[in-house]
Amino acid sequence: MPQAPTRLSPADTKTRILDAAETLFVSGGFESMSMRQITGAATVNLAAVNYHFGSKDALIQAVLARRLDSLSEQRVAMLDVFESTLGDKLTCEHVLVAMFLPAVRIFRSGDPLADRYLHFLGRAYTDPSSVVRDFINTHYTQTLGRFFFAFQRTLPELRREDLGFRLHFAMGALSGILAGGNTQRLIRDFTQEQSDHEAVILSRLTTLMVAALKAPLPGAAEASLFGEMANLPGLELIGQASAHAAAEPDAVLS
Amino acid sequence: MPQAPTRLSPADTKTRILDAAETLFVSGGFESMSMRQITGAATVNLAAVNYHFGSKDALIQAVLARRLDSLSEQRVAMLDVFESTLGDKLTCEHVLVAMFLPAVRIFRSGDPLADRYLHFLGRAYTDPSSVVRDFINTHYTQTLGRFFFAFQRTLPELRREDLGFRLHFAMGALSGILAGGNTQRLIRDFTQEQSDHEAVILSRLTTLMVAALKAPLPGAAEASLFGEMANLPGLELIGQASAHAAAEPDAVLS
DNA sequence: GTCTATACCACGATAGAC
DNA sequence: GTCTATCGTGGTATAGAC
Repeated sequence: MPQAPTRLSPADTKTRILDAAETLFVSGGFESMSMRQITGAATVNLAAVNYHFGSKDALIQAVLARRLDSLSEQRVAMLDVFESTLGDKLTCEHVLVAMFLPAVRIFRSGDPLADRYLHFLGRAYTDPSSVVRDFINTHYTQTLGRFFFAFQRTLPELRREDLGFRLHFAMGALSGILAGGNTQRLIRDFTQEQSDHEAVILSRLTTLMVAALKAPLPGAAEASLFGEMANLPGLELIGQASAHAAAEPDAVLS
Repeated sequence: MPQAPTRLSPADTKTRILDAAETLFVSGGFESMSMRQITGAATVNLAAVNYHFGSKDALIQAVLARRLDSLSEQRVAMLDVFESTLGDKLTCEHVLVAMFLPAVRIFRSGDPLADRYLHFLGRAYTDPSSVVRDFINTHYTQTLGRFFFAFQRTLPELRREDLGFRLHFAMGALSGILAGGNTQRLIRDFTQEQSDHEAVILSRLTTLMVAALKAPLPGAAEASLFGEMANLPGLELIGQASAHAAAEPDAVLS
């Protein structure tokens, strides 16, 4: 708790840096945001980042922790409430809601930055930088474990490996959707749909996710259907027809 | 068609650069791969990239086009075969197979680089760099449009906007899963499952995706269920309990 | 046409003055 | 706590060798 700030409401240098870094991280990812952009937007000196955080890597970790730590806590707390209140009546819908609702709730608070917050989550879970990935992996193993066992309880008919895959699916789908300014705009062009509030999106998302998690395991019928499709006459030529690029030997890869 | 190469089998300087850039792109994303890394791995001069491609941006676009153009062609070609062969008997499973099979097929060719290829697709669809995103968006609008209308045909009960969202979901889920070295390792730790061949992963993926796409629209029952969960006693305190970070005003964001 | 050497400005990081 | 100067490395541009 610092006291006697140099000016009236400069909102704390550290916080200003965090905010500016978060904005730039959302729009371009970790590697493309520069210290000079950050410190410029925050109207602080270039060296301030290194003084307050130590390095650009440490800064992004602080940015991630500020949002994700509390989110992680809320997710686990919500799961705790569901489990202790409902006992054996816990369903996989509840577990999914515990995963998604803490993010959706930001909207109900009326925060105008809510859209950006979800976008931030998507970026955090998909950024290719090893700094970001390692942080996510090391800091949220516990949370993921809690949800894994909760899903296992509500979906006992799934084998461990199928459950693992479907949880991976759920996380990947969520990340991909949140991260995707990619397809979002494109799809809107086809549907001529005006931009949904993302809270609506997340509630629709839960429906799809439940359907996927509860899907029957692919039996013999589905497997053979898949095989039949793959062997439909006419398909075998497709690979060769445009193989000019795909068939390259790719020799030099170390 | 170049002739009389300077040396016997230097595999073409241009191709060597493309291969090296692709490898580095898969492991770290666009922004973190440096020209000096690329040219070093390809054993060419630093300036060769600028000579053959013009810039780092143009290089990554060439890398993307080399793989994605033929993939896009194969996807559309496969959809054409399904539509002309099956007519009205076309199902949404077929459309999904047309989307995924061209990627899965790489495995059947026995290419040892198949795993890396799928990883590459994931990176391409999730990389935060605006260069990569813009390329994906501008070059594959047509393909996406073809699949949109095919889905619309096989799922006539869905409204345009629901279909748009679900297609967005399908793309996002696929991207997130392919890109995710994130959760993949973590999940494996819980399941103690050995690394699956990614072809198996994609066949399992189709099952989940079909379930999600065919999911019944959230009716009044589901909506109220969702509402009930959100208002369970005990939940309303969760946001406040750890609001120290989440409730910040976030004033400086431009 | 193809490749090389080298010079250029922006980047992250750090030491030291204030 | 804050700022300036500086170092090594990033992408880029170009002049000249083959």
